Amino acid sequence: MMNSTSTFPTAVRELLRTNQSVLSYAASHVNKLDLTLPQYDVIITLGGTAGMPHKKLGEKTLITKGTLTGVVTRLEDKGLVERAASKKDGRSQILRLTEAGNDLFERSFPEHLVFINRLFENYSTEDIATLENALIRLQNAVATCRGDKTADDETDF
Amino acid sequence: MMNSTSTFPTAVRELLRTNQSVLSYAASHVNKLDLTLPQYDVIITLGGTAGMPHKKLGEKTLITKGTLTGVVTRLEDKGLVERAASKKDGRSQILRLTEAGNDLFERSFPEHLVFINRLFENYSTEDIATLENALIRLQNAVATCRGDKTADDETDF
DNA sequence: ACCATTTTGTACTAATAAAAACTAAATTAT
DNA sequence: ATAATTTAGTTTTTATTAGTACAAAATGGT
Repeated sequence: MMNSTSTFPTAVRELLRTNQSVLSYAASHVNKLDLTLPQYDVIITLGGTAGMPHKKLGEKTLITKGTLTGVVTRLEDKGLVERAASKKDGRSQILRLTEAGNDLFERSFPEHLVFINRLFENYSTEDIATLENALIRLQNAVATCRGDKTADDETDF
Repeated sequence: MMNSTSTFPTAVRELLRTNQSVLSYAASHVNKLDLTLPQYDVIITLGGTAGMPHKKLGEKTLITKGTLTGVVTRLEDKGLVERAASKKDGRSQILRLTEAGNDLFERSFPEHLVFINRLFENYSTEDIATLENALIRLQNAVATCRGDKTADDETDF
């Protein structure tokens, strides 16, 4: 029988709720670095790489290109990221960490990983697999319902 | 062994990705009504009720009070929601659907439910339980790591 | 009744977010 | 080569988001 107070199906509501919980947990740590979550996401995505263009960074961080411009500009203002014109493509800018950005990354990232992984302290390998599989299955269901071609689109990650 | 390209743990990244997928799927339907997702969330939460104050609406929709003021104002401008002073509490405003809001709700909601539930077409009851349990477990993990008192805070839903 | 505290909703700020319009550069077709 | 199309990034607009500060009303203790 349908729960009369549920608007969206329960599973969807729980998805939103879980997402909010986890993000706010992660943000509580990142905000101590005077960064927002999307900003830190950019830092750790660029960390350990030789840099990459906006497009690729957007794909990895799930940030739309329009939003990404602003996030990167703010990080540039903070002296953590720099833009360099691509030699291969005149339209493209290669983004990479400055020295200060790299320092921040190396100093904070291990601790950040520990902080996040604390969530999964009581998870067995199987438990994590169960969670990931449940999530991926729902993503596939969305793709199917949207009529996307297939799930195996190979964006070069 | 750790996947060197993963910044956040995979499970967290998949959570974000799934959340975005599902929200954008739901939005694709709602936007046809010239409403945003949070706006429609308010509509269907008020639908079928005699109205409720901001506080309760915020708890149900997971929208923070500051944001909710703006969302409700925009719905008021569209003539779908109205505010009425509470008789019990001088600080409180009771929010409820106007006649136009109720028409919209009754006309669109059944179809919306079908649209969302299409995601779970191939799910057994157990599959859904697995998904919900995995999500709730992660929420509890967040609560534990944040040092919240217990998980059984009884907000009267 | 009085005072301190809490609660409800609004106002304001900075940062996202998605979508559309736009510029410049690259690619393709002819 | 030239025109048409596509692609990368920026800009603009509207809305959401979290957080803080605030005013008015309610609550609790004395």
